[in-house]
Amino acid sequence: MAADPLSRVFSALADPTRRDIVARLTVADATVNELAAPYDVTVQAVSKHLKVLEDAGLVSRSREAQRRPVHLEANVFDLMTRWIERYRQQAEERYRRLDDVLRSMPDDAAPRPTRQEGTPS
Amino acid sequence: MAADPLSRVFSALADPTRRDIVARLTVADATVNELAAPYDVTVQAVSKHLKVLEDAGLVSRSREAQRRPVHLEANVFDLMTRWIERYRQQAEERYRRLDDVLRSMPDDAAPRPTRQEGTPS
DNA sequence: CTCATACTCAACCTTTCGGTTGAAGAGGAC
DNA sequence: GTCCTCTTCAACCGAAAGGTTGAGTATGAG
Repeated sequence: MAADPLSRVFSALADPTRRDIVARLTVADATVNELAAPYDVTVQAVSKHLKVLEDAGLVSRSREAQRRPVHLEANVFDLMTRWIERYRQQAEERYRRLDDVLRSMPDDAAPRPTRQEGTPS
Repeated sequence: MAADPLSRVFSALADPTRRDIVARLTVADATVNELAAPYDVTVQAVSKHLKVLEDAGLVSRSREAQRRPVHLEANVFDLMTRWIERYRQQAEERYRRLDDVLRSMPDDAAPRPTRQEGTPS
């Protein structure tokens, strides 16, 4: 487990069961047994899933008698959101620029750009 | 490769090299060779990464002589953004509710809620 | 103390992942 | 045609993922 934080978050959410667990935790905290109930895998498997979510910082676990209530840490979503938004905006910006270029081009100019069309220094 | 779309997107982005490729593609389209240059892995490995990104719908490839320009499909980000935002908002909503409950509680009331504290019908 | 409950650890198995090398396909260049 | 370039396909390899069973730990209930 030496991956960077962003990789951990993304790969934690790459599993449908784990995403479902996250979804259910937005409603309320829950114990491992409660979380495991709906799935047809063993409790141990779910316990492993929770460890993955915990290592990614998406979830925290406290102690309460024998139970280990699992709690969603929604703030980690920010990391992803920031990453996604950054590139989405850049991509949109790029389309806008490309659009301008195309618009300001004489109709017969060869439209064969594939490399770099950024502001040329 | 039978995973659902969301899983494919998340696991495609769970790899740092692939995220870097996506980042570079926001600047401009690029060929496989160009994309492979900065990394110290073989071109074949990068070709595989591109296949993963393509299967996730994050990238498309056209044909242009022997070259296969790779193009970022930014709209797929929306799928993720929607998923994340949904749960983040629900989570925040939940904290707000919990806050209200705590605030409206007499100081000596036992603060031991772990299960369900939603509006009781 | 004994027993039951909630959970985790350890060992194992099978499949997937990320990488390699080597060969093959697809198109210009000559 | 022959060659050279860009890219993918195929077979293989080691490591990690996701699952299992079985034993061990922690805590409350009797």
